[in-house]
Amino acid sequence: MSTPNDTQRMERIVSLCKRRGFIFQSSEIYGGLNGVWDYGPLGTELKRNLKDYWWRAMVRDRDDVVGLDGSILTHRAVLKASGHEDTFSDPMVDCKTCKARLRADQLPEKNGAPQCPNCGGKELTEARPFNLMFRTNMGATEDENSIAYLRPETAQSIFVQFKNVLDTSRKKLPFGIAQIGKAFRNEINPRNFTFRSREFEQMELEYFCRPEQGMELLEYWKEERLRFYENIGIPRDHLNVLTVPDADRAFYSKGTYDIEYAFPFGMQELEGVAYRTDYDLTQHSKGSGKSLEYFDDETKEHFVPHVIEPSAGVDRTVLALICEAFAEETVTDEKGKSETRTVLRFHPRMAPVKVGVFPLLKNNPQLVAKAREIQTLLRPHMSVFYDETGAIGRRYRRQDEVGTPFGITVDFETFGEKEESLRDTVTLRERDSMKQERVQISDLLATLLPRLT
RNA sequence: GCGGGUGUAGUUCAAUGGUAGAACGGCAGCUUCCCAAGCUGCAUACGGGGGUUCGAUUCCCCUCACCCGCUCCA
Repeated sequence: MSTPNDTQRMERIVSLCKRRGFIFQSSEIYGGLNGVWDYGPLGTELKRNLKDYWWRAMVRDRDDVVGLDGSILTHRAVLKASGHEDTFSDPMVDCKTCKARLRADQLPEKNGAPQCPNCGGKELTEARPFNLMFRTNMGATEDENSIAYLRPETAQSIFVQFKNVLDTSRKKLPFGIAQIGKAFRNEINPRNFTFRSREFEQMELEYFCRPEQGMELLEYWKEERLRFYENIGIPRDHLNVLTVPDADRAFYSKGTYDIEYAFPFGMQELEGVAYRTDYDLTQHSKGSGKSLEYFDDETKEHFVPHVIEPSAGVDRTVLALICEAFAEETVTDEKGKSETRTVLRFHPRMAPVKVGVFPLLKNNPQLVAKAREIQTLLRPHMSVFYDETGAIGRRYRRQDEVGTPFGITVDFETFGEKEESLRDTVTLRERDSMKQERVQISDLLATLLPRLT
């Protein structure tokens, strides 16, 4: 549950996101579009850093995982076979008495009239189909035969392309196929900023294995994924691993963990790690009439592989990164004046900008030229932001608010004006401690790079 | 989808049935300026539509969006 303080904290985070260009409401100048969001310049960098790191950790650094980038437009038969079309086409009614939303096809009847199982009320709204999938039509005609869907999850194209990947990648079990991409669900009630959106991005791995390896690999991936979150700056004690009880689990799943994060609006799921058995491949095998079996050369067995699915929400994790990083602290200066410093304490690996470069004064050509030189030096290796506007303290604070871990300032010492020993050095200022050190320009790269990973 | 709340510069707020002020932020300039300093100047807002009215940001209706609670969540 949210307390008023949590609500206020969330409000401040939302307004910071807008003020500094992380996240905007979609189509804002037209009044907004419900449950849809756009990422601004810094949000885009943050999101990209997250996806890049996931891809590196899950695909490039491993021998046993390959990538896929499937289409968003999806063949109707795929979602028929997966069960999505039927599950999401239920006609729903609302009880006018107790406001419950109910499946129209499962209402108990009394004297031939349907009634609400909760309160016995007989005043029900008209049944409306409630399909959480976005449907569209392909080609010139709009009829039953032209129906296609925007995918409700990225996973299905991995299952559908399983055989092609197997045939072309020369992988043996156990191995995985990973994908990052957009998915769409027409949520009844988008809520909590970007947390539940109608258009969102997923990072999914389908890790295929022999049936007897399933439970062990489920545990392995749960731990692996927890480690990932720690590596991007979300500490273990802000996460909760929910063991999804049998009753809440899909019938085909032999075990599911939800990895949850303590958002200001409550403990909410970032990722599900599910052991889905052979359900998906079997369904598509039945649906398509094509065998999706694996042949094990050593044991000479044919079988449908089982699958472990760690499925993470990109936007949810971005939001968790922002919530985790957000801090308002009271700073007192030498004169005893206190003020609030807003700072995003991003893990340097995730920070949208790694270093700010500042000339102490912008009206001194020498300072400006040297600062530009340093920007050019660092730019091939990290995202650098150059700023010469306003007092130096203001520029530091601006970067604090967007989570830039380091600031570099060129001052008159850099030219050895007061002390010859300081020639060709600059101030390196660290975001969290606000501590400053004097660093040789030639040592900057070697000093910074290890501190960014 | 139901119930409640909120919509005024980028942000946080103010005022008003006679078309809006501030603070902070932004931009430009001055200042040898290391933690949102100071001074000068500039720009920027009544979510959208309709109605009542001589006149609506203000009153009414509709709508859109966001927030809270319920509901939903493969």
